[in-house]
Amino acid sequence: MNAPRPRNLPAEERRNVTVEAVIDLAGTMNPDTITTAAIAKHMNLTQGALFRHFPNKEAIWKAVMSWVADRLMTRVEKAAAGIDSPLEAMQAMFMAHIAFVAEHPGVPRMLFGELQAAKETPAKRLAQAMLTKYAARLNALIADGMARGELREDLDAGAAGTLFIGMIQGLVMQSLIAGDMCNIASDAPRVFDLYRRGIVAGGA
Amino acid sequence: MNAPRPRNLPAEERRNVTVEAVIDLAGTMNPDTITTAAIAKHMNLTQGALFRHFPNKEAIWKAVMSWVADRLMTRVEKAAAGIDSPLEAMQAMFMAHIAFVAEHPGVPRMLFGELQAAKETPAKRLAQAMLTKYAARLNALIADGMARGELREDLDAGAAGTLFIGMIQGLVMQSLIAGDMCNIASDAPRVFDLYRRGIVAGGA
DNA sequence: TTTAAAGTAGTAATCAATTACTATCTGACT
DNA sequence: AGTCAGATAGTAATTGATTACTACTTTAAA
Repeated sequence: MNAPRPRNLPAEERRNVTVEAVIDLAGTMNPDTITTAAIAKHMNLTQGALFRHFPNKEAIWKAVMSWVADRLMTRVEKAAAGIDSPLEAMQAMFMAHIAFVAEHPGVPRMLFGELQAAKETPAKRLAQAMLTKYAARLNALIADGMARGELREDLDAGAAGTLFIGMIQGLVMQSLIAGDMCNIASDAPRVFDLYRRGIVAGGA
Repeated sequence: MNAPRPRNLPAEERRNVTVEAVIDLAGTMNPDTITTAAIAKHMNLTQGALFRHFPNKEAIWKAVMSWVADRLMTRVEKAAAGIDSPLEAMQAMFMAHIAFVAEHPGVPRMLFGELQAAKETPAKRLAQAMLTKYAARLNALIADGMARGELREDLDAGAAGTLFIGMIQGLVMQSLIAGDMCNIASDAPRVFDLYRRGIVAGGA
């Protein structure tokens, strides 16, 4: 039934497994407190063996953030692709983001943690770059929506972007208080409805 | 000119100074990476001396979270007190919260950090208790606003509460990306305007 | 049999916490 | 007023545990 799971993995696959282990662990603890020993234990490896595949811990975090930026942006952009209406595209983007977070609860924690790190690490730069790209994508949609008259012409694009990110953070916060990610998927559309009312054109 | 500043402080004042030092440090680094050595250094004290006033590090965090819960709730409730309109009260609450965060950038980081801690610490319980109280206060205002017809009668109160917290988190996130807290106060009212549109009764 | 991948067993640095000791403040008694 | 005894608050050095990281040896798969 189970795969045979060889003890020795090829280097690249071992690196992938390491990244997944970190993301997994970040779902149950503060990312900054994850030790190399904990990572190794979680993937049934000795601690020292990790350093055969990564030069140092910083490189592990760099790989993790790279994975996050890649996967999250791909998912989000794929969800919005092909949707004509900017507003519908924003909703699809939002729901895809929430689904990703529900699958990987550690991701928003890692992003928040990296952003507030004191030192300028490669991982922090990756996180900043991703969020900058994300914000640009969002602003383009908002500008398009305003141009088309779908969104209010007097809409504050900057505030709309901040609140979009805030929706996600608010839902994450809520799930942290609740202690699980169960409700996040069902709460998300209800929060977006509120958001939509704040940005769409036309009263009523 | 300067106060003489006695080297030896009375125990209670020393504990207060310690709490302030931690909140200060949390503004420039990940709260979970703050060491007792860093705390002591920041307040011109030797590391061991801290343990003359606190039994252990956990007790320091408990004192810090207690300070946060006290001050934040007091500020927020005082701001909303005496305002008849629930919607106006919510705005006052929000602006007071943002002002507090601008003064103490470490506070939202500590709250977020405590909530995602793996272990059930006294500090984590204090954070959860504060947010529960906060949510209750918010829900009461929302219910009142709906009853008075100030807010939409079909408003989703839960979603409105989540988005309220999300506004704050979104602004904090934005300030983390920007690298400073400078813009948070001026961005806040613009975000609240968006929020208001999502919850008020009547179209147009 | 070859070799990439893992285990074993360390290192120095840093962590929270404790120790033995010293400095400083305070109030009671001459 | 002066002073000195007890209490309080501090320093400096050190603890064992834990951290990221490394040197050397063993194993397993092709």
